[in-house]
Amino acid sequence: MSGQRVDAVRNRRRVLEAAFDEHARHGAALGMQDVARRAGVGIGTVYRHFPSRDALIEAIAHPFFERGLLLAQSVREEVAEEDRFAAFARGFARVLADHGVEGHCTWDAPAAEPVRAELRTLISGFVEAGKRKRTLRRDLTAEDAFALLWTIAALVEAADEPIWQRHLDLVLDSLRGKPPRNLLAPAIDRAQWDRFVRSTRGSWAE
Amino acid sequence: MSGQRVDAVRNRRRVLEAAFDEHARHGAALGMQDVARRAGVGIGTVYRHFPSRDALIEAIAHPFFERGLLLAQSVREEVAEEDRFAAFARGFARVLADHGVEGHCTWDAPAAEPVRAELRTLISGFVEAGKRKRTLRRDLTAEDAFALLWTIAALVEAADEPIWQRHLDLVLDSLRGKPPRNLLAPAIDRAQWDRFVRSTRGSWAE
Amino acid sequence: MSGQRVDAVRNRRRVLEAAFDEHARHGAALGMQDVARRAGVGIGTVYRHFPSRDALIEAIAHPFFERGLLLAQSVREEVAEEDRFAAFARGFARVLADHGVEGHCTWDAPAAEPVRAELRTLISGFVEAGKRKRTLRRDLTAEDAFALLWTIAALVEAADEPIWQRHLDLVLDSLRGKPPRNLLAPAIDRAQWDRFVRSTRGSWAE
Amino acid sequence: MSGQRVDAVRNRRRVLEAAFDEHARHGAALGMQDVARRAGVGIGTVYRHFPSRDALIEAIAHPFFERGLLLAQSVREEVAEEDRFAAFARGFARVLADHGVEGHCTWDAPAAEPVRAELRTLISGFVEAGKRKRTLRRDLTAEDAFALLWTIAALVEAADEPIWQRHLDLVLDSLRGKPPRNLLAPAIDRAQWDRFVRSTRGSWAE
DNA sequence: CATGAATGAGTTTTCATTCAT
DNA sequence: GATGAATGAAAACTCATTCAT
Repeated sequence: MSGQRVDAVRNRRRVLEAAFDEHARHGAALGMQDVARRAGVGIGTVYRHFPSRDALIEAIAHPFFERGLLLAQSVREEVAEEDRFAAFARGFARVLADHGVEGHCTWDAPAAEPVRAELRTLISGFVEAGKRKRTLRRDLTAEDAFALLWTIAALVEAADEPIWQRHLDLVLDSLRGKPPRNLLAPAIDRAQWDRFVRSTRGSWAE
Repeated sequence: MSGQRVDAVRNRRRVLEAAFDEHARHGAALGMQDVARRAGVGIGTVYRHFPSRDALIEAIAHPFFERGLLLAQSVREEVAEEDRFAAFARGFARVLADHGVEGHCTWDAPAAEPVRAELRTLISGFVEAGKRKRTLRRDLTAEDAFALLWTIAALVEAADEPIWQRHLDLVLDSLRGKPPRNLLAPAIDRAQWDRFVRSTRGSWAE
Repeated sequence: MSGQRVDAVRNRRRVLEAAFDEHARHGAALGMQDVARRAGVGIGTVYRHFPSRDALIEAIAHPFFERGLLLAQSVREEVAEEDRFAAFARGFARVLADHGVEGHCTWDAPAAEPVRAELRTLISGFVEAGKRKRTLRRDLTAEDAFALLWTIAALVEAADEPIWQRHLDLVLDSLRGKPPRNLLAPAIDRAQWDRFVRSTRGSWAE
Repeated sequence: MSGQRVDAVRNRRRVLEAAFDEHARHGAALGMQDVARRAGVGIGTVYRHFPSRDALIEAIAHPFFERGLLLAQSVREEVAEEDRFAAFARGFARVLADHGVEGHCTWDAPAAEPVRAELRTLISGFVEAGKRKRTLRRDLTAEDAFALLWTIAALVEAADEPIWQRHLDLVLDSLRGKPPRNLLAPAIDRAQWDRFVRSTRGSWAE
């Protein structure tokens, strides 16, 4: 009986990992059959653990929020007030990239409400701290920061790391409301950008 | 003979409008049957005017590029060098918003290559001019500008006008690389932002 | 009024010719739209002259019978009794090949009953004459001859001329019921045959 | 686990049988929906067992080749050299008739290449043996034999047994290149032939 | 619990036929 | 009479979901 439990738990994890991979590859259009195959289980097993496609996708999104929250907490613990927002933004992009998940789609998963509320509080704190320390423009609001994170998420999902790193550098530096500093990330050249544009084509011409 | 043409033209417009709406609602995954139903015509009529799903989507995307190009040209004619990039970015957002189209999806329609090439040249010119006139950070590259426009497009598609207007104001002002000026667009309040997050839910939980 | 008649008659012929070509190319699966396009008329015009697809195909088959009958009559007039059957069989194959028509399909067009009856009588006569003159086996019946013509039709439709010419030579010579004479048509080599088999593939794997 | 297999196997057979019937009735133009309906299963089940229309048709054709090969092999083992070709031709017609399949359509199924190659070798052997033993005209080539079998296949598909039996008798006897022997199969009478012609009508006027 | 066969509504696309102009 | 736009019933195929074993 508890032996079976062990199997069930292991299967659940397998399915979730497989769903994760498939989601990274095919986005929200992932196929249940494909998930089952990749997990090495029957499709019935997928449905036992996640009663519908949507439930599965929500489950995929969940750890993303956890890591986001963890990130925010560790930023609060370990980063000086003046750098918290930038640190979080960079870490957030990294989480998104590592997840390979359609971030701004899962960002709003219904089940994530509590986590999201806490995240919001933390991020608001980062913004306030930055403004106090004059490392963020004084007129920046928490909502401005959210919108910014949202656009960054969209870019991270779609583009390769050099592109979003550069964008992040540029935008974060600009938001200081002071004369530019040297940007660390190298500029994107024309070929890189073209490759990106071409790569997005698949999304609808498939 | 030309009498029926009138009907055909009207039907074509109906189909295109319906496709437009469906595209706004369901993105590139729009259904041909749905388009036909919304247009109030048989599915055969949809196929008469647009021989395939891709052709229809391309037709949706096309006017967007035309307007984008027109915009860029008129910006070059009528706006002072120092303000061209900002003017274009604002106009671009407006075009996107008016279209109600998944801009960063159709941005790369195969048929749009020539238009896109010309747009690129024009925008590059705006960036150079802005840098020369010191209304854009000196380290800003054309590719930085493209990435920025890309993220703006993503936001415009998804969010209501107050949100993207504010974001635009903030980012464009910040990119000057100088101390902040007063932003014209009002800050977004918490309720507005929450409404936005909630609204995006549909995109995948549908 | 009679001016229009002229137009109508010309259109009818055009449609029929187009239908003919299309039938040669695509067999009984010809498309009405294609016929109209090839004829250079609207599809409505096709339907004015032939009220349905089947009616059109029947109309295609008709001249085939006429030519078949003409052939049989001229064979009776101009060929010595002992050679009539062979002459007809060869001419029949030629008509079929020239028509490029699915002969054993149109062979039985409902409208062709009277023509077919007359043909039957003529062919029966050829068989009788051949047997009398000892150029056909004595036990050959009219029905045997029909069956033979049927199989020849099937081969002519499907295979290239060298193949059916050879087959015709071989079978007609054999039917004499006497020791073989030299066959005029060259033997088919392996490559030719393979090409034929490969070509038939399209019929169902299309 | 293996319990369901029983059902699956039964369903597979049902589908195959239904496909068989439909193929006999409508040829290679059989409809998947019709097959499903006749089999009493959902269309998904048809696709589970045969992933495409072509796969299904190939599955129909396959046993035909197996039986053809088996036949050729047993002919080689058990029939005297002088009679092998005739024996094979008769057996081949029987296989075709039993299958009720469009033989000269499936004859060239892509998957059957190896089987076909072996068949070709065997049949060539029969022809050579027949010529050596003077039971086949000396000028008969393997390709002649193939063409002959092809025409026989066409007739067997279309006509009733008495008709093709008689045709077979007649042609095989004639191919000996010697004076006729008594044919075993009875001659076809006019009524039988007319019935055949009428029956073929459906093929295109359907 | 796990399995995977079965289901059938839904997708895109084609094409014979009708009918308003 | 001629036109060709409109129609919608198929067709082949997919895939989320159910359920018997």
